[in-house]
Amino acid sequence: MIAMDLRDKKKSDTEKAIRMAAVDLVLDLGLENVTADMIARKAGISTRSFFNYFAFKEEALFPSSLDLSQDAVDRFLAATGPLLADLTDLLVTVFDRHEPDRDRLRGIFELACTSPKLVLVRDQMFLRQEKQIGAIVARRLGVDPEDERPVLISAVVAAAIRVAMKRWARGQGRSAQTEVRRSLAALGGLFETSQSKGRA
Amino acid sequence: MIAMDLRDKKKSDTEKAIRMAAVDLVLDLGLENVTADMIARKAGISTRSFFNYFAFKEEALFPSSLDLSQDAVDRFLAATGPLLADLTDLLVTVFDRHEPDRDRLRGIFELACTSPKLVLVRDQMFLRQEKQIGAIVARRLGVDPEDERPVLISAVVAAAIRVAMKRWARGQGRSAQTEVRRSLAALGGLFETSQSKGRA
DNA sequence: CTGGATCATTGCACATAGTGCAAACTTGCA
DNA sequence: TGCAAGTTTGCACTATGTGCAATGATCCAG
Repeated sequence: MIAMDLRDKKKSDTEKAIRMAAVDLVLDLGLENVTADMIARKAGISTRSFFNYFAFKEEALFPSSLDLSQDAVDRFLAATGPLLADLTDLLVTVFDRHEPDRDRLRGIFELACTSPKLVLVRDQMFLRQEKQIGAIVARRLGVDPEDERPVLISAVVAAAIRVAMKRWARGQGRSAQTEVRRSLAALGGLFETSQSKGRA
Repeated sequence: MIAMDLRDKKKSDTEKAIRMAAVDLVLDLGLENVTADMIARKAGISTRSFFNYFAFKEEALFPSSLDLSQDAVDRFLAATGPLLADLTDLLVTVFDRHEPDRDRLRGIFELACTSPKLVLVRDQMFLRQEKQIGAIVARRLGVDPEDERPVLISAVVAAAIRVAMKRWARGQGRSAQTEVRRSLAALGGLFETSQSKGRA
């Protein structure tokens, strides 16, 4: 980990406390019936402080980002296989780290499928992730992060992950990792004609 | 057009008036300095009515959806070319319809690149569009709209459009249509290895 | 054209969201 | 120990957004 003041530790502790409180309350009572005030109380801080941590209450419900482990990133950057395959290996590691709160995470994603507001905030998280992925892909390709290719690749991959998570949330018990692998694998030949099967 | 009561007409008129007012004010004063109240006044309705039309003020800034013309949809469904190419032809027509407010649209998209809240609402619009596209692709493929392939295709295509619009908004004067064509064209061989050029 | 059904608009009251500011408190560091 | 830097909190305030009930406009059948 990076340098950790007592200050920094406290801060990250309360942040986690707020997230916990928020998720618990919302899963229990539904988004409409939970106020920023209640979350703050449950987390043991003032309402005002809540808004020092999060700009709006829904933000507390989703992980700040589904972080990639430095380890996995290094492996990806050094790998020489097909891009999509290596990328897949990188991305599934994300969910290994979140295994502890798997059920809570799933619960929130499930909720997010039903509430328009939550959809927005969920996608905000995917956007952050997209940016991360874009930066890493650019490094691997040895190009600028603003270039078209890494930007498009990360956008497409993030879209696929979003689809996978949606299936997972409403799903039939396949693991998040499996769903992500499925979606990403499908990206390869997505536009091949499998429609009119009788063609060359 | 569909059946148009005087009632319906009035409704759609005020909706347009609200949108106009909202965009004008925001482009002029910046999002922070515009209240729902001001928009309502400028549109000639009460604040309360504003919220009958839009759940939150930012929603008034973006077109309800970038609608596809029935005409273009029919052509797409009947077409037999490569899927991606036909889809591209379908999608660029969207921007022809919005040619009149091109500058206003561009202005809002540009703003959306800088404000986190607007990013969310913009993406909400893309989500609606994604759903539309998914439904149409499913029809062309003759499969269920919930199937993996149409869902993934529409997600990926919508992501590409989003990227294209971003480039357009900050861009060097290329038209929206051109940007969309570029991005969609790139989707084909996105994951081909162009990284180590010396390979088979 | 009249009367009632239907839907839109509005004002009012109210709960919550979210921000700016300044005072109190905690931690870091010399 | 004491000052610098950062954090938390209360307070006041504006804006967002919703429920409700009254009013007014549009539609349609007789």
